[in-house]
Amino acid sequence: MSSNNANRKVRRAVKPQRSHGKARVETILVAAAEVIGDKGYDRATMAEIAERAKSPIGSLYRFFPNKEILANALLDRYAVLINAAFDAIDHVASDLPVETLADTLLELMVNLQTETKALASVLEANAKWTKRPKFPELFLQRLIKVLRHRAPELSANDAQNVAAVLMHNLKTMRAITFGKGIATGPDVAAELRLMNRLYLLNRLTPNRK
Amino acid sequence: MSSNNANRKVRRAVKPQRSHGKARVETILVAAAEVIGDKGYDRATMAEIAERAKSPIGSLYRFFPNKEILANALLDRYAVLINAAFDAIDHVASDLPVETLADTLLELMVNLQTETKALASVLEANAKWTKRPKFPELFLQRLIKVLRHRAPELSANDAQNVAAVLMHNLKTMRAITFGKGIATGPDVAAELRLMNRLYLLNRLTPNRK
Amino acid sequence: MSSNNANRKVRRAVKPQRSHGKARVETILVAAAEVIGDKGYDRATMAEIAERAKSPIGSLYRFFPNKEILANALLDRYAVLINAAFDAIDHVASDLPVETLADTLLELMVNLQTETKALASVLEANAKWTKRPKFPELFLQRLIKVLRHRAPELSANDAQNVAAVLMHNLKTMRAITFGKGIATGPDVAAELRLMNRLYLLNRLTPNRK
Amino acid sequence: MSSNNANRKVRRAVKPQRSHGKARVETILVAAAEVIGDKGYDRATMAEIAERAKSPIGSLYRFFPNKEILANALLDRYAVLINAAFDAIDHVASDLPVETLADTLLELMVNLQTETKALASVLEANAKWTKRPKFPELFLQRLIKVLRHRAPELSANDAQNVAAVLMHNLKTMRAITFGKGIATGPDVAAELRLMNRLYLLNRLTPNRK
DNA sequence: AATGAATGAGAATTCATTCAT
DNA sequence: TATGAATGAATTCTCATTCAT
Repeated sequence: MSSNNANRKVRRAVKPQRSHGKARVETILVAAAEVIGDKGYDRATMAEIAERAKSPIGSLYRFFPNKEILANALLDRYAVLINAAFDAIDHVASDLPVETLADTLLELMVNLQTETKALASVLEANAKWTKRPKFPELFLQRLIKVLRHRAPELSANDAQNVAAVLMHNLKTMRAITFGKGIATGPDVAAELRLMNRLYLLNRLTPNRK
Repeated sequence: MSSNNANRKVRRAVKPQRSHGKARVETILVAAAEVIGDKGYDRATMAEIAERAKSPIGSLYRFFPNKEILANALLDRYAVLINAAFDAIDHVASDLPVETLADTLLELMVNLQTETKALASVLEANAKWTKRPKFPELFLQRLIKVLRHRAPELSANDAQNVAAVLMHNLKTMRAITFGKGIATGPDVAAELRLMNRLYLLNRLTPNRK
Repeated sequence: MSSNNANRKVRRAVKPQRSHGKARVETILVAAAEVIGDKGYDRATMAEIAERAKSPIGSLYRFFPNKEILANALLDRYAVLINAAFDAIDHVASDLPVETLADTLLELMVNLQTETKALASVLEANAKWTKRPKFPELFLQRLIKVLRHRAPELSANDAQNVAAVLMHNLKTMRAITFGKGIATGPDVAAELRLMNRLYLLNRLTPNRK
Repeated sequence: MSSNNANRKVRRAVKPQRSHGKARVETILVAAAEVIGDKGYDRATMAEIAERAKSPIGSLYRFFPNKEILANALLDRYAVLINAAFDAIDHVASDLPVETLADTLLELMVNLQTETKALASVLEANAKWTKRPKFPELFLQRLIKVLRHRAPELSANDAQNVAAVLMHNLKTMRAITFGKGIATGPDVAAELRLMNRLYLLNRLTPNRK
């Protein structure tokens, strides 16, 4: 809302030395996720986040020098979870039937969402000003990796494009599962699952089509 | 001056009397679409919208008594275009092959976007406070209508769910076509088109499955 | 940012923690009394009050979250003084000749005015929107108490009505003493004192009438 | 609320030439009295006054070039009524018993109020910035005239001071009769009447005291 | 002359960020 | 070092007044 994005030293989230600090940072991130998830990035105030975290606002600023850095920390935290989830999938990807793989990938974001529920909204809010979209990049790379693992015959280009569509499907899945409005709910999720399966079957199965 | 939330007339966007005014309103709407599309609803300021429209702030408020009403006007304007687009499709829907219908629907939002460029982003911004999600509802209803027209054997429930997935595909198509980040571009759009075709073929063709 | 009238905490004047803050609040209150007393509630701007108090506008809002709360704080502050003044009178009321009591009461508001100069004007300004007229009520109750103390034979009803007239006399006394226009000045005050004495003598002395 | 009181040509309310215009002006004044009486001078908007008068805002400004002039016109209109009321009293003043005269004067403002109910609030609102307090002056002069008529032995000075107190009593009467808050109502009015009688009896009856 | 749309200075209020303690 | 009070730029919205039609 204010300004001063320019001529400011490059700053990052401070990594706390003491274990006490780590817990504090974790609490703040959880609080931030909740408040931002609830109100959206712009309407979430640093004061409310601090209050929800039962942390003095001064401490909050100690660890996260400004709101943007806090939001980015949220993303980083999310990235860790994503990597872990993909790591788990990587191990079994080649043994899974395509349909199962399709379903598994689709559920991935939902499962993450369950853990870090409100995080997602940060993404959209941030998308408007974040300079480096490293987060979607990571996501895409991990999807490409899974695809090439499962279907080595897929060209690099195809893998990239299929992964992109997949990524959008995951986003859609999240919206369908956690969204409040119209076009949500379990029945719609089932439809999406069907579409996703049809698509991956077509693209990952050599002799079809 | 102060509060007086009670006993205040219901406020709507004013329809300009003078012919000059109509152009002015149009200019404001375009400016609002651009600024909101660019910065998002919360970060878009009425002052910037006014400036972009080369309109004094007072005039802006004359036509749109507050920011929310302005955003709703944007939505209404978009709704008109959507209805027109669907009307055009309705006429030819039953004669089209499923694949063509699938592609046509998918392009719909892209075509709209071309005309009312940044409008779409208002939707998400608004989602946070809009009481009645009449806009997505409209979209969904029109999709259902097309589907039932083309595949009368589809149950009401199925039509609703398929339409929901379709709607998400349209959104995705918009993101892919106009998005700036990763996972965008013509190749990805082609993939999405493929998926969308596979899905509709499966759901709208009676004896397959 | 926008509305959110619901689910918002009840807002009150903040009590400053730091010792410096207490002086600041006092300064603001004095400045507010002066500016509001001078210009009236509506024409007094928060910016001018802040400036007069040599306080940044943000600080003003820190202590008094909005204009209405500031005005109420002014009233509360005044109420404390009034109570103290009446307490002092209560102790001697029964021993005073009626004429002296009459004069003493009449001077009360003038004395208060001397200390909290422009406070009074807030009352009228506030009359327009204050929900609970607790302040005049307090005044009236204290007057009733004095009257019944001094003349126990007065019925509750009579005491209430006499007190009401007395209260108006006090207001008049203030206007005469501090007013700028016509019908003010010491000679007029002397006349008012006479009238007030005549009236109380008539109402509080048992066997006259 | 805005400014520009300085360096502006001296302007007055335009006197309409046509009879149609006179009716229009009257309507506007009535509307202004109602709206200002209802909301207070500052919160009353020119637009609402125009609307209530069913007069285009442009017309309103034609007759009353700004808000202050409109308010002054309201006062002038009131003055005419006051003069008429005093004229009526002047004719009978010398024949009336003091008590009756006292009551008659006290009712005067109430009677006026009945006709131009909301006018009163303009006085206070205007008192803050009106340069020439000609209105209270008129009132006072007419009261002095009545007093000297009825009690020629009263010194000029005494007449002035008694009239001043009387004037305040009239104001009080108005507040008691039309006020909404505490210390109002018919019983309080009866008490005020008593006080007023006692006072005038004392001051206007030669051999008492 | 009459009208009411257009204007923009000014008012209240918020909140990210700083810094005295 | 930790805290939370203090700050002021930025934002939304109003309304007296003007002036094109």
